[in-house]
Amino acid sequence: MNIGEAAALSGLPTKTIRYYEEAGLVAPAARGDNGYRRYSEQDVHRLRFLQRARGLGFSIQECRELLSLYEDKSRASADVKAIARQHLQDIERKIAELESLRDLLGELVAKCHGDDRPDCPILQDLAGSDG
Amino acid sequence: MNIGEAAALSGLPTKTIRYYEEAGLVAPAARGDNGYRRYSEQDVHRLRFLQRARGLGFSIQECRELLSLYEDKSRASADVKAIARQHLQDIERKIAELESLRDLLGELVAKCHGDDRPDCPILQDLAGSDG
DNA sequence: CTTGACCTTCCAGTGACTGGAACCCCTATC
DNA sequence: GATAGGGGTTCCAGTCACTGGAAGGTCAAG
Repeated sequence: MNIGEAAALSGLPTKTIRYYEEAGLVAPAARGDNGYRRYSEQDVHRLRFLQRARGLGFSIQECRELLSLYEDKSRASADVKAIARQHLQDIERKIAELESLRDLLGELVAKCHGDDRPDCPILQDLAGSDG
Repeated sequence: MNIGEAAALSGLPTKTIRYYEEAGLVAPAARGDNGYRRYSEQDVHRLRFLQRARGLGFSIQECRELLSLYEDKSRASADVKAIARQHLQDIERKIAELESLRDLLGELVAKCHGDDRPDCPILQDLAGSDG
């Protein structure tokens, strides 16, 4: 099949598929006589794998590792788990950061009366409590 | 003062200050005879404002708006509040996304026994529950 | 006079695409 | 045979907010 069909089946835009090839995330696709990329079911399977892994927020580098573990039939599940757990930690750290941001900003928003007068605790805070 | 001192006082790297100038976020700094940028307390004040706003996760565009409101002494606090509230919503949406990711990934990690055997629920899920 | 810290500009790279231009291929229709 | 359309191809530029580095000018101290 051509790239368009592979895109439809994998849920990835054609641009992204070419980018993944360019980035060495998937092997260069076979080419037909017309120079078009040709994809097998196997290829689509790999692309869908990537689509899901990216959807779970794994970076390209992590995807590379996961994919290589995926293709390695003698892998140890511990290796996969290590990557996933690391990623999980990253997510949790990010959540914590955002939550503290949310709390800070939430307080400021609550304190701001939000009318047509110019005095505003949000700006005051940003200015360092003197503007 | 020169850019290095402004950087130290504002908490922004010199590179970033130049970038902000280039991006039109702050007006081009005055120059001394030697071509060096010269900064006033006022300038540093603005840079610190940006440093804090960025620290709160406001985008450059949002910072631009906040800064212009900050400099506008007849602003309405409602305008500031609107930006902050929008940003707060973005943060909350992001948190929700990350939390659902965390839950999904957390389940997978919990299900993976993580030893030296190759069978792994994480990879199975990524492959679409058949690999 | 040299060292070293500081400043300048410009260019390239980051991550993960995305959009667009310019062009080729294939089929169908007039 | 011309044309229209919907594929596909490559390459280049842009996104966001910086960051690193090269090549060079400036300044104060020893």
